[in-house]
Amino acid sequence: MSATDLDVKMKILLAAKKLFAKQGFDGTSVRQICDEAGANVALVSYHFGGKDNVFVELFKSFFPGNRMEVYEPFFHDPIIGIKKLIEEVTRFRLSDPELVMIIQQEIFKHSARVETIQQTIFPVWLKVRELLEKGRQTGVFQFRSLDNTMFFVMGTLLFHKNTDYFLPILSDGVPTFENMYRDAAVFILRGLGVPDKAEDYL
Amino acid sequence: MSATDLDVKMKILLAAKKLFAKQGFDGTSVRQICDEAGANVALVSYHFGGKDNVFVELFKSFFPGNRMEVYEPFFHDPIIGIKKLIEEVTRFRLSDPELVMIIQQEIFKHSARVETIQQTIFPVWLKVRELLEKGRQTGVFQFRSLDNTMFFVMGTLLFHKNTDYFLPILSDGVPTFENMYRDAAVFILRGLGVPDKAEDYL
DNA sequence: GTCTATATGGGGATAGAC
DNA sequence: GTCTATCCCCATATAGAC
Repeated sequence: MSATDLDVKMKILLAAKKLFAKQGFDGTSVRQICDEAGANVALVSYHFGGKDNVFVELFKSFFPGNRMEVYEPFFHDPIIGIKKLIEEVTRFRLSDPELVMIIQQEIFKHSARVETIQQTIFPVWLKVRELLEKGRQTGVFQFRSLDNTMFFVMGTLLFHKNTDYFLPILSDGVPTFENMYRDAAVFILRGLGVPDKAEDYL
Repeated sequence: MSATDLDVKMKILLAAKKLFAKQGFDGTSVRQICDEAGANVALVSYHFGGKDNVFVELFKSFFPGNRMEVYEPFFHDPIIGIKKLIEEVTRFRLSDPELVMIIQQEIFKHSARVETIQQTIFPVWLKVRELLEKGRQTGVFQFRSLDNTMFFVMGTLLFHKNTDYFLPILSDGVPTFENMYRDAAVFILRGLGVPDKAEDYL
């Protein structure tokens, strides 16, 4: 793999990420991707073996959550653990909003292609679930349904869009990581019933 | 418009809703829709004038939030108002999960087609925003960023999927409306800093 | 209103020259 | 590795018979 090879592959990946985020996988053609990347149409097949594999490669290259072991030390305490996940998901969301858009668009679809990326993301959800359950058992979290609460937490973390489209509705400027993390942590920990002054835990 | 005309149009709409929810708009072909509906391929053009219009008609026919005036009496008090919105969005989500799936998949895309449906949904978001701001001013809600908090609330309400796909992760049975509404209201009101015993407000 | 047959375009992928 | 030209398929939409 030469240097220029890496460059072209990366250009295609970045173009695909941008367009998939805006238009969805099915709404984006290989020709569009290559136009955006300044590459020839044939190179998607040559370098990736097809459009589907570009999608898969996107997650292999840009999705960070694969090395969850790193965070294991944080996961012994439910509050510390949940905060760590909030921090990392928020960091990811702000560092690569396009990939988050793609996830939001594709995560709920039914297709063989999408299944593979769901497997990539489920570990994070399962960890949230595990920490919620542990917190409930030790009495620091208060909630009725584990299933619903897991969706509440993931929805709070993922359901965002701070761009041109929502400007007519929004009023803040571009959010900083610190503010986003703090806001999400406060909202979620409060929502989980962590007794008041959730801010103290930050 | 005869009775059988209504039937076929409705069959096509229902088939489109089902397939768009599973595969997305671009991932669904007119042929698939008509197969599912048991109708001839040409009838989409005949009755709707094209696939795009089927999408638009979907929201005209099935999206309930158009008559928001009905709920105005609830909107004078921020807590009552937010609870009403939680109730109605939850009711909508459970009564028509397919349309919610479609919204989740399309709301963040950029396209002329999608813009029209976003306009359909924004009024609800704006009402959430309005109530949050009023609640903050009167001191019943505690939060830093109005923008972020609006996304937290909408994310909590919309980000769900209780079907086959998530079964490996889920454990509860099919949720009842009462439970879903109660869980969401508790989580959100707590998250907004409504001082403890959020349950009392239900 | 419904169907068949077809027009027209765009999709992804590839053979083969460079 | 990259490009052009082309293949084949499937998409939407419609003309015209019934």
